[in-house]
Amino acid sequence: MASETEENYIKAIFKITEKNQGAANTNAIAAHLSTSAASVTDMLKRLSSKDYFHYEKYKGVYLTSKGIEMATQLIRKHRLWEVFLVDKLGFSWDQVHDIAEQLEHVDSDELIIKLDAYLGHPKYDPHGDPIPNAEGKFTLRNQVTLQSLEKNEKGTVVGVRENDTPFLQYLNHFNIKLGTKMQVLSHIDYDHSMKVLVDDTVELLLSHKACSNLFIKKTTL
Amino acid sequence: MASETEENYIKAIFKITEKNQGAANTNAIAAHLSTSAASVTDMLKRLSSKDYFHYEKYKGVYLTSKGIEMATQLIRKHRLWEVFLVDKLGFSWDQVHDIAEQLEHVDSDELIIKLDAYLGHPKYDPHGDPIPNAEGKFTLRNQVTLQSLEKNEKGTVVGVRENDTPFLQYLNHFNIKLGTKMQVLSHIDYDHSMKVLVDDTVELLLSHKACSNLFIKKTTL
DNA sequence: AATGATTTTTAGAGTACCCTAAATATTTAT
DNA sequence: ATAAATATTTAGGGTACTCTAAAAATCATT
Ligand SMILES: [Mn+2]
Ligand SMILES: [Mn+2]
Ligand SMILES: [Mn+2]
Ligand SMILES: [Mn+2]
Repeated sequence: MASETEENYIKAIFKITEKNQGAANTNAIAAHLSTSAASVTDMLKRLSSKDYFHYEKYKGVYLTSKGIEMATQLIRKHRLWEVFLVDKLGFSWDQVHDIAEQLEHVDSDELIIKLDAYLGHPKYDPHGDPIPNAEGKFTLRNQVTLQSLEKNEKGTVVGVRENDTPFLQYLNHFNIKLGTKMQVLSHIDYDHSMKVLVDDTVELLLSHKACSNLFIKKTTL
Repeated sequence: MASETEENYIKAIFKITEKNQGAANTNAIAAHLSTSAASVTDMLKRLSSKDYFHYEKYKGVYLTSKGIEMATQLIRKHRLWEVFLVDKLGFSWDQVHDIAEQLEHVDSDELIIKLDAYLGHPKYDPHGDPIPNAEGKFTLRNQVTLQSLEKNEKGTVVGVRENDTPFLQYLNHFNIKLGTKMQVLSHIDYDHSMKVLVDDTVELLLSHKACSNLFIKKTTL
């Protein structure tokens, strides 16, 4: 069985390669895990016998299918636990990540099977991220950033790009959550901020940063 | 924060001193944690600066109030998770211990507060063991072993002394669980086994070993 | 009180993971 | 193409936890 540390390395490599399209390099892994580059090199060398990834000196690392399988199952567990924490225990979406980081390492196949059933086989987590099924398949969705919508276009919030606490709390403050309706009133050229109509009632001015991090499913009329 | 290993040591010391009335000795701790006596001595020496327990060479170890507090909270977490696994996820009582051993180390006060509320503030776990409340108080109960009942006395199963899988599965096999009604039909002198009437319907012959490990709340007529 | 059995500690060493500082390889800018 | 900047690896070492074998202390028996 893989140690918690090993699991965190594999997951980090998966997330970095997913975002970067290409091998995960040492510094990126170090940053992701808040550790030193030297520790990463050390770990990659020790782990490379275990067939989770291909590692070539100075060229970074990418996962084998065994590594992808492991990362996917960890993400599945992480997101299922987040659903549990929000839907059943009543946490808000900005409070669950760190707890799920711990829960995802609990080792029991039966536990995840039963948890998944108990939650009703959810397809998305509280941040709108897809939950891979037991076979590792993600349910993808048509989504675009709020920023990319044209004037007068409408849609519904279905996810957030980054789920860091400050951003989620910023959204809480404006009462924006998954399912919130959005209509673009105007783009402000000066700073790329946007005027939007929220839930058909409230007019808001949202920054470029916020609009680029909000995922919307367009309403097609 | 205490490491998972440290937590397991403190919990082991608590359980041993609770059972033995007196200091926990090295071999007992080693047996409880499936490790070597040498490792235990080493660990006790390293940990003794942290004020969880008093350690005197060759004389064993006993917890300080800080150590007792920590052990109690771990037991609280363990037992609450067991209730969750049985009541919500549908595990049977012989399947939950190992999973709860992992879950008890997840670190979040808010999580336990919310889990406890979600479960309805249970007082007992699936094995009939009392769950300490947030202040560490156990709800004790009048209970005796089935073995100690006299002929014709009646009662209800409220707990098991040891909750090892084989014993629990043995009880499953006879359909004996918490709440099962028991009436003593006779004590067999030869091997101290007992004839009992289960749930007013089934007659069973139970071994001395089983009867000494079943806790009963007597029905007072 | 002495002897033997048992328990505990010490000695010495190994693995997993982490660090800083220095060396080296790679990339970028001139 | 060379120099400078950046990324990565190596060198050397540290902590937490583990082990076996041997030494020492305690306990039990006579
Ligand atoms: Mn998360
Ligand atoms: Mn999430
Ligand atoms: Mn248990
Ligand atoms: Mn229990």
